[in-house]
Amino acid sequence: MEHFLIDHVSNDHLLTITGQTIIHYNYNQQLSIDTNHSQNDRTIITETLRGIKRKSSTSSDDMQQQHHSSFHHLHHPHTQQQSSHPPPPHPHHHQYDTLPMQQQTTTNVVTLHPSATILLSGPLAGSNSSQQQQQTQSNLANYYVAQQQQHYVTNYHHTNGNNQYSTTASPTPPTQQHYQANTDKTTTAKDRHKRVRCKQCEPCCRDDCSECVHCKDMPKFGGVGKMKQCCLTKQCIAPILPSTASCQVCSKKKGSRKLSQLKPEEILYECERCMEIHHLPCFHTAHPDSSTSEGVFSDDIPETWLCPKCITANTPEPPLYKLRPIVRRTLVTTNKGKNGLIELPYSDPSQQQQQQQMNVNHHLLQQQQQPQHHSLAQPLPISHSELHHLHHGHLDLHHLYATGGGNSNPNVNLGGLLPNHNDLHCDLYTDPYEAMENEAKKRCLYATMYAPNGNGDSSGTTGDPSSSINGGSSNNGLVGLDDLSTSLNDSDLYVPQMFAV
DNA sequence: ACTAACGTATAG
DNA sequence: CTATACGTTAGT
Repeated sequence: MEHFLIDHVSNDHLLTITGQTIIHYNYNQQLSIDTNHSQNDRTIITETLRGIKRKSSTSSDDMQQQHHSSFHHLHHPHTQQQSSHPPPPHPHHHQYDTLPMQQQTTTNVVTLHPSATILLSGPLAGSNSSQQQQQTQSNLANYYVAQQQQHYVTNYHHTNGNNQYSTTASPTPPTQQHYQANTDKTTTAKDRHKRVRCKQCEPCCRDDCSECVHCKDMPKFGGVGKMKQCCLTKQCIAPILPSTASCQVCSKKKGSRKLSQLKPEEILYECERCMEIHHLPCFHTAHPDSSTSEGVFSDDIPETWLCPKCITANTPEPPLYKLRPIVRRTLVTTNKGKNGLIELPYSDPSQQQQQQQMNVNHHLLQQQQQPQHHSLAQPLPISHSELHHLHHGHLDLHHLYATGGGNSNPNVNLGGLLPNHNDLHCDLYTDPYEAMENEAKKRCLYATMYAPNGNGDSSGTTGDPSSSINGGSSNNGLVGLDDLSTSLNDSDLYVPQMFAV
């Protein structure tokens, strides 16, 4: 079947079909859409929207096994060396339980297109909720969570105005007030310049398409240069801290060295919540109390974590757009009147089926699939690594397409603005995902040295063997996000907001 | 000094 | 709500 038609309404009571193209559902809950296209063939879209992981690895573990986390969670690093307990081969592949959130329900809108593209608008800023979606069926390659904010609250984190990256160390743990209090309008863009393009990811390595609105605005393409934005096809998926970023404890700047050239203790981490930037040693020096909790590292976004302070304080999630302005801009600039919904290219389900099988135990295979150098014009299936990023809400223009374009490939277009990139090559490009994964591993290894509470167990949950796929995280000092609950009180519910970007 | 482009303001 | 504009910053 050429197109994946949603012609069956889920019996999920949380899911309400409002007409053929709109679904309202509570994203906090698990969403299941059963669609039968063709005859009895049943293609099931099971979208597990992760809520807060609580205790109890449930029996659904195997089902969740192939899912991914964008975070590492550090856990009881009493074994600083992991030699005796080798880390899991893919520590960021964690399993999750879908947990009903404690908050009030939130309604999202899912737009189902006849072309099998599923559009999701995620929770809005300040919804105080998180979501993580999981894909258990190949069809989900065709969906994407778009998160959109209506309002932008400036100055999410206080800065001292002198050093845009040296935030004033706040003696008090971040709280809701902490964030609201920092939303004064006195500071401007300069206070939020914290990310620059990595220049290594695949989009970064592309050439300007010369056809998108941003390119057309560029003087080199005959434009007047008013917009001053990068090419829509080149949106970085792994923005990094600029060289001028500095640790707010020691004030030392990151410098111009590449991340790979930095020693672990030299790597700066920006907290997703409080936006503070620290070296790990500096953090633990400055926040010995908070150190009783572990940080959670992003596997996907370089130099990003959730600091123990924010975890301990159960700091409310800041709006996503706060964290990744690039994403916000991307959402805005790429959604042609679609209310922030982003369309993914359609992939033939049968093809995906094949691909899915190829991807069984796929992570290893992923390295053979060489997702790089793929063409925009190539239809799905998208690679596993790409799924990984979609899964975590990365705004990869590779997968962002506006409707109605005149692109030669009906499945792939960005309002017809994206050129064919078949001929694009990037010698510099190495699989950023793999690289980031490796980085994440290193970070975790390193961070365990700093996470206090060696055998600690302040969480009182270490006892949980967490027998899960993480491979005995209790032994290697690392814990998957699914194990996060084991180190948090129920009141410390936490779910990392997906990074878009 | 120059280009690129981030983050935000604001016009439409 | 979206698209555009632009001050400002980052990198060269």
